Amino acid sequence: METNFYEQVYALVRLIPEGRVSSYGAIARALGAGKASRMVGYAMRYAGLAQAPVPAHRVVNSSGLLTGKFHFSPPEQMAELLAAEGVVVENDKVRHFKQVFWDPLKEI
DNA sequence: ATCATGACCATCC
DNA sequence: AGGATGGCCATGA
Repeated sequence: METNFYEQVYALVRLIPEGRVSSYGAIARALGAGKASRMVGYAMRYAGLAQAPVPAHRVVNSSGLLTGKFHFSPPEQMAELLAAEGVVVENDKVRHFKQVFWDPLKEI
């Protein structure tokens, strides 16, 4: 079962529109735990176990790097999914990161 | 309560 | 550019 913290993370991640991405740190801050960015990634690991679908591929690190791509199967799926949504990924990182970046604090 | 873990972040070298 | 270090915090054993 998911804890409240994870629920918040999942809920926020699901709010990320297509063609947009967000960062662990931004999500953490949006939840009020700005320094718990690691927990966001931790939660993402459980995302696959979540009942509702979680677009974890839309979550990257502060540099737009696909840090968690190795958790997908296969790893390249992350970039593929992003590319399918119009997000340009090059060398495991998001191009025009600032443009496609979706800030929960700003949107919510 | 303590220890170890981690899909991070910032900084230093 | 790339590796190492410390910090921060939730989760589970």
